[in-house]
Amino acid sequence: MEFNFQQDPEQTTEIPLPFNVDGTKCKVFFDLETTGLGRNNDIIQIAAKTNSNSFNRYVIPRVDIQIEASKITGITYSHGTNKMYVRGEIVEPVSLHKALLDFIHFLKEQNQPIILGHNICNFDIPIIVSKLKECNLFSTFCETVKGFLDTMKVARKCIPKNDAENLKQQTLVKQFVGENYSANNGIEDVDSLKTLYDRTFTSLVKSDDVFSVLYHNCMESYSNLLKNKIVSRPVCMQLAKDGISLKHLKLASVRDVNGLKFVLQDQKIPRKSVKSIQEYFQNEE
DNA sequence: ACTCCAAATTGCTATGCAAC
DNA sequence: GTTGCATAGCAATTTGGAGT
Repeated sequence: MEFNFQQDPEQTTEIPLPFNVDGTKCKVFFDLETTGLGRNNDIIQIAAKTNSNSFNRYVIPRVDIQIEASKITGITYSHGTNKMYVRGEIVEPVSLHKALLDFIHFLKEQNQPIILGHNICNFDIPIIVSKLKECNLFSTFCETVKGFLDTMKVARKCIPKNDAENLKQQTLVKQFVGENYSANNGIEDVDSLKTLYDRTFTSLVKSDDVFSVLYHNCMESYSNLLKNKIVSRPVCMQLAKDGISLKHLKLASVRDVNGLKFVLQDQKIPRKSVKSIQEYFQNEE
């Protein structure tokens, strides 16, 4: 029904309300382990943690785990024997579909949570979104989750240049929590990230740091504008962050200039950009 | 190994001012 | 009014670093 637009924001006929994260209290820290660094690699582990609960699923990959990834995650899998090991210990992996369903179920137990992770904006989120779409679970996921927050973006914004050696999760944990942890087991990763967040990030985070799960869909909708340099990347990001796609702007523009007012009022895009976007729509016809 | 973002650097244009 | 230079501002490009 109506919620189909979540699968493809270009299908919507409604201009979304300004993105609003009020009332979101629960946080789910999460981390993916994958077969490699590419965006098309398979998921081999989903780990997550809230204040009171933990989640962990190992996932059967369809492609081989790259050596570099195995070294880091300690996970190996043989298609021949169908067996998965984590540092020598045998584990029971499930199918991608089941792992995603279970994860959504875990998320549903929270009240419209935001999901948090380190560098997830450009790694974990694009990967899990593409897998969710593949399994036709993306719209359900969108209904379940309020948005996501990338702790690396917060760290870059809030931590002065010389206060941290670098922005790796492991370094930040060592520096601000004082713990050395064996990075790269999914569970330990979410554990240490939660500790880091609770100790030092809580007070730094603003609701402005939360992104819509439709962020990448929206950015994709702006690809033409970006390619033709009609509008700047930061402006697109600002809009996409709140789940506003090109289609939404077009609908607004078609109705009248006031349709874009809510965007302007919130100062999400400068007037100069609004003008160039409107000209773009006119030239399209 | 792959991909992406953002900071840093380089390159270019335009503007302002001084001298003629 | 014209020329030349210097600097500010913007655009394009390169580099570095983060995730498995």
